[in-house]
Amino acid sequence: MEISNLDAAIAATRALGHPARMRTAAMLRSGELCLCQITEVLSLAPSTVSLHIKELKRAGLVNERKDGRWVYFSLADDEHARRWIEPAMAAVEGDPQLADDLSRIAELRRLALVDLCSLGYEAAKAKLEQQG
Amino acid sequence: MEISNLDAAIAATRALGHPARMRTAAMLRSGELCLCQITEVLSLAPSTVSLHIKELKRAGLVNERKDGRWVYFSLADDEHARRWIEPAMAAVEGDPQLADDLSRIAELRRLALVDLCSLGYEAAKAKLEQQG
DNA sequence: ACTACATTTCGCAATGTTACAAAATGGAGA
DNA sequence: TCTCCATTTTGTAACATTGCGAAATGTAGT
Repeated sequence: MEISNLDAAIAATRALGHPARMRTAAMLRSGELCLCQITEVLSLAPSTVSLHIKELKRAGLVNERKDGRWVYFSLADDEHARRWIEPAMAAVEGDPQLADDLSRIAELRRLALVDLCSLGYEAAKAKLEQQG
Repeated sequence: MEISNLDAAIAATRALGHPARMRTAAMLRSGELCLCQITEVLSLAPSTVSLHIKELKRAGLVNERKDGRWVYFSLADDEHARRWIEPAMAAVEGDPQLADDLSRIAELRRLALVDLCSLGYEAAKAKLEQQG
């Protein structure tokens, strides 16, 4: 089953053509993330975010790395992926929504995944501050 | 009513994320075209093609130039449009479907618009050959 | 084996997209 | 003014996407 250049290009543009997925791609530029981190920033149900990421993977823009219970997603780095991700990221450079997302991600990275995923952001943050 | 970088990027990627619209953009690289020429190549209803082009215009990727009864469409050439069209065209370089479209467009350009639009390709071609 | 839990898949409702035909729009020429 | 006709808009049906909650999957630790 061959995938033509046209089909691959359509898949990539469609994948980026949704705010949740464009924002996800932008977040992943800062490094790999697991589902619950992305879910927290997007404020969507985990099942919904999982489907969005599936679409990004299907388009060849995102890779996954499984580590026990967690799955870490990262931007693909081959020619096809770079061809689409670079102009997209250049185009959204400086967008306030994405800047917010990135600073949110920076906060989230300071929290233990096991707390963030199961307790949610507020509780995980409280726990971190309590423990020093 | 401001349009953010994110919204503009989503509009552009969504616009290119459909075969009819990606093919239209590729055809327009060879120069401006009117609706009936694009319709002939895509084999879709004129009303459908009109909507696809409207989407490309809305995304800022295509301009129009009215000349009497006809409307000529062309690729936009500003920073926003080039940012999306160039990688897209590089990505689909060499795709057989698009190569077919381009050679079809080259044929169509030899026909009088008034014949192609009202009579269709076969009849317009017959008329051209008859007249020399 | 059992429990806990991050992620995925499934079922379903709401919404958006895509296609066509038919009617409306508007410019060109009689 | 009247007709012709390229294009656009409208109405509508089929289909795809997006979202959620609930159930399923699979791994870690007890």
